[in-house]
Amino acid sequence: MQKIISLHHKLESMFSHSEENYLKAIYHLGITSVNGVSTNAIAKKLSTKASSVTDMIKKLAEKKVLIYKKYQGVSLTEEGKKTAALIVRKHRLWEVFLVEKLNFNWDEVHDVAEQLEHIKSSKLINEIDALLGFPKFDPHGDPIPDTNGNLHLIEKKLLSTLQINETGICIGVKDSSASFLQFLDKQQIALGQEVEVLEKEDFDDSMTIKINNKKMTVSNKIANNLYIQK
Amino acid sequence: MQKIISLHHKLESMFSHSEENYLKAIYHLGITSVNGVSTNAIAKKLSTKASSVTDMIKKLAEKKVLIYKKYQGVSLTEEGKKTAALIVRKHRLWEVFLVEKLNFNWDEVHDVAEQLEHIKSSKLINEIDALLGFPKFDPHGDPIPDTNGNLHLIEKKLLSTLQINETGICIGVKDSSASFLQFLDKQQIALGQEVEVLEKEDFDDSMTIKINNKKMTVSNKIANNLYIQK
DNA sequence: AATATTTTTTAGACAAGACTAAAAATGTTT
DNA sequence: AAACATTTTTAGTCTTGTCTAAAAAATATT
Ligand SMILES: [Mn+2]
Ligand SMILES: [Mn+2]
Ligand SMILES: [Mn+2]
Ligand SMILES: [Mn+2]
Repeated sequence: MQKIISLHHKLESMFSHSEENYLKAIYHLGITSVNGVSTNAIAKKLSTKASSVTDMIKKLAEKKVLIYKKYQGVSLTEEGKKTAALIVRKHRLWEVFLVEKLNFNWDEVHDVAEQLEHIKSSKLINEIDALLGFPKFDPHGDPIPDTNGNLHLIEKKLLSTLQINETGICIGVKDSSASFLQFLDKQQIALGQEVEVLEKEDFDDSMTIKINNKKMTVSNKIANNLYIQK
Repeated sequence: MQKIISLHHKLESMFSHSEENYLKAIYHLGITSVNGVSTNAIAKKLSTKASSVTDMIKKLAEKKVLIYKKYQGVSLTEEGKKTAALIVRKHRLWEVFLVEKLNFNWDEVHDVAEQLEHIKSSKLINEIDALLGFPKFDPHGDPIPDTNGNLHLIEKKLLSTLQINETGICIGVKDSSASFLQFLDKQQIALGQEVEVLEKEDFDDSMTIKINNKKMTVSNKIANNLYIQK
């Protein structure tokens, strides 16, 4: 009986709200870097202090979700990666739900999803998934991990890396801050639209593109935050 | 600027998860009792200790959501009542959502709703409300407070109080534990069905009723947990 | 009215998660 | 290699929410 109870509790993830936020942050930071994730990087991402991070990663290391050697940064174990991916799955599915079913704009969903991602119920998230027709991408073009935490990355490059005359489809944003998304709305740029590079300016790295059948010039900062599929 | 920020924070309720649970418990307990709600009653409802309750109600009294005099129990202020009612509103709307949109059975919704009721976003809950067509009752027949926290109580009595030959509609459950709800499912008793009292047994207060066009005998414990509208 | 019982509050402790300040380790220049 | 700068860890403190044990107040019983 003892065994069964502890097993049951293991199924629905036994991590606190705060622990989940750390796992998710380390997961996101770990995708890009090949080495361990540094204490400072985690602190910055979570807007907390490095000393708080040290405390927490010690605790998470004891729980076997990450590997920690003093002064060496951390990396998630397989269990840690899966746990984090399932939180990301929930975050992104909730974002789709908010946009598709509840009339949220794509710049309004993140903060609410930050809360909803911590709700513990596998039936809940799987039913949301089904209600939405098992979407593969969230409103910002980010891929949604499956029930096992696996996620198939798609080939994509930043608009800023395209050459003159290259074309592609706008499939995601790198920066999904409300201000950037609102800027895109104002310019009537949306995911799914075709893009063609017409000119590139060496001086400030701005580009002239054709998108949504309109010609426009975008700064390097913009081009650096739009993902294009070739 | 300072003013605006603090005003904004006031809009989306500045209570912790734990404070919200206390407010809701006191709200539920306060509906029945005309006097203040006792420390022990709160402790029992929240499965915590009386000393913890004393600590928390002092804090909530300072926040002006309840009135507390030592040894006299507590009662919610108007602000406290509204705050609590809006949490109850969220709980019940989420329950409807889970049943109507996500294929949850009425015995599966409570624990998930206990989590979802703490999500802070007025747009979220109002959109859920709209998606559901502004329901007035949750899956257990409990009324859903409106956006101002007002709730119109409906005339209802327990099945156990009906006399022989009286009829009515089954509109709610008093005990909404999973085991009771599962029992009702097994007996094919559901809300909305017509009930007629055929016999009452003095010895054990059991009743024979006609419900869903079937004759059946129910114990007093059952009859004491089913609400009937005349 | 005195005594016993129950309820409530106080006092002191603890765990989680955060912070500051200072020490230690690592990395970078000279 | 030594000095300087940065990163990370440690030590100690704080807040929130909980607990146990003991004291105080309110109720109930004799
Ligand atoms: Mn997001
Ligand atoms: Mn997203
Ligand atoms: Mn419920
Ligand atoms: Mn209910």
